Amino acid sequence: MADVARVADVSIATVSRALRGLPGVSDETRERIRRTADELSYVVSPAASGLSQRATRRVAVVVPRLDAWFQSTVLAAVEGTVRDAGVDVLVYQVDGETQRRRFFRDLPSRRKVDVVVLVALPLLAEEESRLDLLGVEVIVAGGRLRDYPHVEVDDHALARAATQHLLDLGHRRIGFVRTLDTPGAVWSSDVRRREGYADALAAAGLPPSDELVVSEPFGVRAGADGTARLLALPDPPTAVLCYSDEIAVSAFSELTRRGLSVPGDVSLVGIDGNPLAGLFAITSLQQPVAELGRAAGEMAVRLMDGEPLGAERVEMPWTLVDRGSTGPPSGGGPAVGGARG
Amino acid sequence: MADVARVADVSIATVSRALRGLPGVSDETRERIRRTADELSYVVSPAASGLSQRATRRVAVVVPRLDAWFQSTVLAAVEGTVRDAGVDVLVYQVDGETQRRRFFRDLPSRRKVDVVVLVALPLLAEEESRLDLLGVEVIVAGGRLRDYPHVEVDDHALARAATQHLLDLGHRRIGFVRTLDTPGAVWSSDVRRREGYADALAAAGLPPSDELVVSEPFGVRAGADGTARLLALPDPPTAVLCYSDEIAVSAFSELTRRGLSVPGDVSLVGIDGNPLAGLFAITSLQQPVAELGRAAGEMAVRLMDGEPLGAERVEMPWTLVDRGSTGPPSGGGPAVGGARG
DNA sequence: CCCCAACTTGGAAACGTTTGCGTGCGCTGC
DNA sequence: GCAGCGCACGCAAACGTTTCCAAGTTGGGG
Repeated sequence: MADVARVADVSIATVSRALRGLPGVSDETRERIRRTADELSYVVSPAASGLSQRATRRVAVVVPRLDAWFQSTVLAAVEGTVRDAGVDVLVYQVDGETQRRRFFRDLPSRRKVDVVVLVALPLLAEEESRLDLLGVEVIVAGGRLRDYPHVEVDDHALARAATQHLLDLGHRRIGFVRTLDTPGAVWSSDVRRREGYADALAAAGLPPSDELVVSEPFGVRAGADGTARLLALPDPPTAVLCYSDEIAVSAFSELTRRGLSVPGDVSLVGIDGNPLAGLFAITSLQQPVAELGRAAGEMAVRLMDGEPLGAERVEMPWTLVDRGSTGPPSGGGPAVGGARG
Repeated sequence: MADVARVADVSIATVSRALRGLPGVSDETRERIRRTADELSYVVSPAASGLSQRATRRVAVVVPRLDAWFQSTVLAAVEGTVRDAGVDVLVYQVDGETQRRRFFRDLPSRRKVDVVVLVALPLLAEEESRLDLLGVEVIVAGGRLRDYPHVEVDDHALARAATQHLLDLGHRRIGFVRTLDTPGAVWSSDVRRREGYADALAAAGLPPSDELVVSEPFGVRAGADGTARLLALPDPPTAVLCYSDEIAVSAFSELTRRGLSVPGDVSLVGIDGNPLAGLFAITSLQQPVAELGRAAGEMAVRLMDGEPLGAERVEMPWTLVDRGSTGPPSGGGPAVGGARG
């Protein structure tokens, strides 16, 4: 910057003002400075600038896994959105005991970012409270957490609608497949989807049944293995609701591998809006994931611009996309006449 | 830091030395400083530190899309690796004309990172040369580019082996499905896999056939649409080689949707090592993607530690994993007797 | 007992910005 | 023609580290 000042024959202060579009610089001078900066291909040092302004123009996106569709899609959307505002994105992958312990011990994002965006991150109770020590703003995407501003869908209503859809078709034994993280760690979407599922069953007068809810370690086989466990039950379900579309696709592969027809033998429903589910014609409860990420990114930018968000809650719409992976239960009666709620 | 110095009753300089483990501080003093820093939950300001040391302890990972398995897997591995060295990861998604134009105009990572890792990023010729202006070290993952140090598999040999596998089974019409990016933009893996495919065919005495190589826009439907185009040919292929496992899975969905059997009617081979291919029993040429990302991360750390890498080239091994999605051509003869090379 | 080496510590100048404050200038309005 | 005002610009003090250099202390060897 000193170079630019010298060449343009002005003071450093003027260069700073000119390049940042602040008032107090004549158009002529500003233009000249712009040109010289360009010729010298000068860019401000974010370190020095940040030191002065005590702001980083950076956000952290914290996810348990990057190789999960929901998280990478949200990350992509956040990145694209904040990039427009000249904000950079730092990623933190916090998976498993070791990494999460380290993350919450060191709080590595302290002093490095202005805003932290938490995406689908299951948390222990004590970890939740440590978030306050981060010393930065927190935004939650795809869930809710304490009083932090968030953007999500109504996971409870969504899961309930999915379950109801199956109930309406006449299903009475409906399985639920989810993945599990560190024992004890909790993420709101997971809890609320399970509750929505359970509430729909209860409203239909069906007793809760633990054996119908299976949890598998995260991975591409989660849906397949979970489905296998459900099918091994003495009285296996006639329909399966999956926590995510990825799980549903995996479940689908297991069903067809066994020669079972979907929805002839087993009905299948996924959640998320993952286009992969479309490939295999799996009925899915869709949430606008990219828009959700974009909204989170916009909130982050507003926060960095000094706008207080308070406990802003954004709720996105969801829709049931029927692709034909659901039908009446195989051995059961016709679709009509199912006990409705 | 001034606070810590005051409380611990030492100078700022000593605090700096103590916390960074530099020699010249007595054990007793160091321990006292460590404790006070801890009590005050003090962390150094990366901005100030970076300003002084003219290093950022950050790497940028540049990818065309975050929601592609290969890229997110590499990103995850890089992140995990450099995190251990206290290095942060900045992501840049550079997809489409607009974003890439902006990226190469502003070179937003200048002064923000010490190392840039390019992952599967198709580049125009003039963009390649602009990379020098970044002013930071460049590492290439999953491909090669100019003289930059890189880590990759031998894409040519891999694709050739895949094609040879199909030739050995007796196939003579073998399609290739890939995705395309900005016209004119080139990524080495794409080029080299196509060459490996073409060379295997040529070595088997088969004439090149443009119609057998189809390009689709990136997306979950790429494989399905590409396969549909291949099947619509007057003389459709009996086997399809896909640039990635994601494409192969998509192709698989299209084949089964049409009631075609794999490998009964059409043989299918993917590339990458995406576990999703395993779900659908798709034969795949696997590369150790996570290890590849880890290696790239380690190279980045070494670079930041001042170790010159030169034009270091790391080549990872690949393997053919036969999951049964390949077999002799439907109307064709037995598997044996195929012209070998 | 003195000198010197080794070690611990502190002072202060960078690093490259931003920004409050002050100065000089030309212009307007009377 | 003059007081006063606004504008364009420069000076210099932060911001929070790192690091070179010097100073002080301690202990050991001659």
